[in-house]
Amino acid sequence: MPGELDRLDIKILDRLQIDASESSSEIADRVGLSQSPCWRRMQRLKDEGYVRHTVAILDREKFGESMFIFAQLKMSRLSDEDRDRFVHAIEAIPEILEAYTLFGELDVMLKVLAPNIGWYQNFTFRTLLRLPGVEDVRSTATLSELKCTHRLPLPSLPA
Amino acid sequence: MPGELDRLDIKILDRLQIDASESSSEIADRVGLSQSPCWRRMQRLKDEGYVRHTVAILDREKFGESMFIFAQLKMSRLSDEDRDRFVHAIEAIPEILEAYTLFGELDVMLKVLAPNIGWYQNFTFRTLLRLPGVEDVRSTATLSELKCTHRLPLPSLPA
DNA sequence: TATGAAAAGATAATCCC
DNA sequence: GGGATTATCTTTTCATA
Repeated sequence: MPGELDRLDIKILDRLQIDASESSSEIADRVGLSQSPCWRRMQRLKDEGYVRHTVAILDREKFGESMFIFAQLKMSRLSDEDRDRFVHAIEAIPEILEAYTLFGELDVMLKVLAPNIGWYQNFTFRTLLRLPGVEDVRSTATLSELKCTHRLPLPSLPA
Repeated sequence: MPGELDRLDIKILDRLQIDASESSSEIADRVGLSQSPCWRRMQRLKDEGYVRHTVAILDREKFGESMFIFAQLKMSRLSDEDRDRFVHAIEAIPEILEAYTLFGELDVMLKVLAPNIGWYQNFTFRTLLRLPGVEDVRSTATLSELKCTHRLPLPSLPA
């Protein structure tokens, strides 16, 4: 609901998703406000949930080799209870960074961070295929990262 | 290279990727240090590039309906120059949040944030298929998000 | 070399206009 | 929303082990 946001709010949010370590006065300068109203807006935007959290993005290459692998899962029909078990299991596996339900033939897409292909092979057989309801796994391994941002395209409000 | 990191560094990095808005004294408490050595470690970890940046993660549901779509591209053989043009084009499109080169039959995986399917259909024909070298696009639309984190699994160092 | 205490500086948070 | 003030946190310095 961007109906409650004006252009200054949008600018502030965009600054925050580019660099959340800037001070409220720096952001105030950039968006054309003075420190206290800018700080009040930042506070309100956090309180109202526009900002989910503030995190450090680490350089994964610093921790040795690793690769993202996209895994598409074919699922059997699940009871609500099994579906919950499945979601909780995914939550508990730190190498699964993202999970989405899908349109179409396959049912779930996972983004997995694997140290190497050997690790992933074990992971497929010993973890993924043992999750509740998982019938089949189709995997796509990545070679290199061309782009990776967390900056959402924000609405550019009219006058 | 985690060889230069001890367990305290790892704990600090993990706290930062969970919540980078905590003060150095809060983090110091959590990892069992006093404020200034903890601050110095945080500083060093940033200087040495373990922290790429600090960002606010926004709640995309607050900005109206949107969906992630994974697009797999089949590319023609590209000259180095065309490859650069392709990468720069991707950089400049804000709705493309991530891009990876792939093993296997298809060549590139994109993660696209689309307001709706209609927008994505236009985007496919008017943008993706006109990028340098793109011959074919195979798309997988997501229905809902089961998990989304940016927390990397960090090595748990032995004694 | 690393730590902790403490001072100096910057920023966040509140008040009043 | 802006300006000024106070509270809090960051950053530097210094003494210590």
